[in-house]
Amino acid sequence: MVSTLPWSVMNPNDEPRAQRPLRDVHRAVIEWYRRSCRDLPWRAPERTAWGVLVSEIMLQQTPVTRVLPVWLRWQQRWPTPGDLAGAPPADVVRAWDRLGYPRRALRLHAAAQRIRDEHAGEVPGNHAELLALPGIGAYTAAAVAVFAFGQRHTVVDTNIRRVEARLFSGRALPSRSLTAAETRCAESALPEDVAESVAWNQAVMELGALVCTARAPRCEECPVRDACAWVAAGKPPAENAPRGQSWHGTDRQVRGAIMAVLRAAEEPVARPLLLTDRAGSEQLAAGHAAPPDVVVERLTALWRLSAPVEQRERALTGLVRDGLASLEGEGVSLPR
DNA sequence: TAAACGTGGTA
DNA sequence: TTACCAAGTTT
Repeated sequence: MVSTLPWSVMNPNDEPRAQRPLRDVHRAVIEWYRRSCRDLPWRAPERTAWGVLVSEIMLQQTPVTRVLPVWLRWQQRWPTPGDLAGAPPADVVRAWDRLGYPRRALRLHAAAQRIRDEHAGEVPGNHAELLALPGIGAYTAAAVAVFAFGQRHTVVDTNIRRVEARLFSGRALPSRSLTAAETRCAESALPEDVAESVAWNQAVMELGALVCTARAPRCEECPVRDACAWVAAGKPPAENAPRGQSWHGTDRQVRGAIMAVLRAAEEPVARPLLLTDRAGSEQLAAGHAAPPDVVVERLTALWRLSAPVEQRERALTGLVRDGLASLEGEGVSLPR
């Protein structure tokens, strides 16, 4: 299995072999991290495993800057899994605010209840037990086991995938989905020493977030630019064009607009208001109490989408199915 | 395997 | 202004 070819042109099934020994790459990236890492509260010495878990769920597909204020409020309000487990789902979804993917809030709530009921209120440190919790997949289970419990696991997130695609494989971007070869490559790049493996996971992720970025990587600042296969190959462009995330006119957009209305409303919102346009709502308004201004503002945003009635029906049905909305007679609210 | 799932900043 | 992108998971 030993090849004499430089790893940059090796079969991806083979182990990575930098022009610089792997140990030097480890050292350079970890040193860079100690120098350049961001000061984030879920990395502070006083952090709890619960705080790490909450941060990892919030950070799924969501930028750090948007998570920060919500995480701080969350820790203040629900400092332990038991605290969150006892909260009404409606409060949880409201506190999630506009982080996006609100089903994550519901899954985190469900995870907190499982931790309370099945793990004596303590976040499990076992990878398999973490993986069994709702909303926790391969990445998050590994991340919590590593960052909260200091264990040796291979963490593979979008940042690490991109860094390793460039550094080890010479490609501008990783493929759309995680491949087995990629996982093997990441495993073989992980330092054997436990403490060093933790530092490596954290450091490579941070390198991808701050330097080895998707759009315009700052290679001048990279601690391993001399070992980078992509740089050595002349930074060839990405082979696979990114698949755009559709948004305008989608059910997702309508779901988001409906959720915004429900989050803003303390009282159940009349179902017809969610299913009609502005003209229709003005007819309905006669003889009814006017909704608060915040709700009107969100309703206006919903109406502006001009989504067909059947699409609103579909979106609302989906929200109810997912447990994000409850029907109360003619009213709709966040789940009790 | 692929589609669905929110939201808002940035180029 | 449009389109990409962000510490993924579930079905």
